[in-house]
Amino acid sequence: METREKILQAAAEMIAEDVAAKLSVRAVAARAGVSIGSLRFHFPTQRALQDSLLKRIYEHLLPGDPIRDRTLSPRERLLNCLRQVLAPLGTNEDARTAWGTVYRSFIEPEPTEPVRTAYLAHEREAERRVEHWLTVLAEEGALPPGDHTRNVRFLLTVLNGLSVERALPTRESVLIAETETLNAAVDHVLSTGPAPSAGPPRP
Amino acid sequence: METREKILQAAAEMIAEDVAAKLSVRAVAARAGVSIGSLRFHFPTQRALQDSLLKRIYEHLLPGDPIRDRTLSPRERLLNCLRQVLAPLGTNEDARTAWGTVYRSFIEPEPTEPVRTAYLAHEREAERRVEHWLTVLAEEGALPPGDHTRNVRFLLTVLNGLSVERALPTRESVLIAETETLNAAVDHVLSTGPAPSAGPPRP
DNA sequence: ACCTGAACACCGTTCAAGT
DNA sequence: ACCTGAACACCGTTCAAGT
Repeated sequence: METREKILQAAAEMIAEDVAAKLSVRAVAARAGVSIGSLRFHFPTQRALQDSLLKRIYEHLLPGDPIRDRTLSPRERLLNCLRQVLAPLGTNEDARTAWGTVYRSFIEPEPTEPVRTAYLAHEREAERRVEHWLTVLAEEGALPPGDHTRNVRFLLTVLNGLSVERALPTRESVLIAETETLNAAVDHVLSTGPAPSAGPPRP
Repeated sequence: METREKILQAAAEMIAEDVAAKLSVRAVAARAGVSIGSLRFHFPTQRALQDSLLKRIYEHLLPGDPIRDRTLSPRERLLNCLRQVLAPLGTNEDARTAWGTVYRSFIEPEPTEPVRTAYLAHEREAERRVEHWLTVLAEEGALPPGDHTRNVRFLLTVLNGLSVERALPTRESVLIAETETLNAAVDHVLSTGPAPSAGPPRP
């Protein structure tokens, strides 16, 4: 097996065994049976290794990319992409168990370093996905080019809010409220460009 | 000045100078002119130091009941109101236990009728609060009068997203990301109608 | 081109010892 | 009670040297 593959394989195993596994250079290199330097040759930074791994995992469990479907308007496409994030959550029953996993993995335990980095890896991958959508739409001129991080964070927060609301007890029509909120979020993103980030408030 | 105070002051300065400053034990201790051990005595972990700092910053920028304070622009007032919802959640530790309660009360158990009505009571109270703010602002002409339920739902979803993100493991810059997202949400709500009031430019 | 591992400059935390 | 700083066990990255 190729060295690069051995490394990714070893890292994947470690994550499979424990979501919060540390994935340090030395640990992964040892498990893969390669040297530190060799790992660095294939993955110039630890970040690069983690990104490659996460990308592979996510590619595996959700293909298809409605963002480039030119038969739909940009706002419809972005809407569909956001829906595609919420869809696998299912409705109440499934959403409840899904949030159970999230709660026990990342909220209940103390946010120790391994827990934290495990969660941040997921978060980064989610950001990467949303960023991809916005970049594609920006290429088409549907929204101004530049730094989208502000809008990415905004959309992810809305998605977090909607997904937790799926798990909470609902009134009759979640679907309508959800659609309206998604519409509002998409409207906002498509009607505003990237903006310079605000400076920190001073204590 | 007290040692604890010197440390917080030094950390605050470093963040003010550079949002992405590292805040390592040695860097903060050196800047504060205290020893590593002393810093550790007052802040048992680096995490504890960062949380104390964040808490202080939030306390500083939270005034009293803000919706009718005519000295501020409508958008600043709405922003402050939303912050006032998030503030009592506290950072990670408190937010985690708070979400623990929510999870065990309303997500983990089957959504039987008593569970459901108990949750909906909370939800209705939250809606009532947000609706009040929007009504006051509508009276001033800052946004069109009429039915605000769409905007209320939108804002509550954003608040849900932000509050769950407080309970999840965080990056360093929660405060900035949160502020930007709140800004985006408020922008959206206030731009859904005419009557743009001339307030000071936003940061 | 690929691989090695020692070395470097960091990190957060611990702890015996001081006042 | 508060403070000190050396020591410990890590970390990611670099790099001269090998094949």
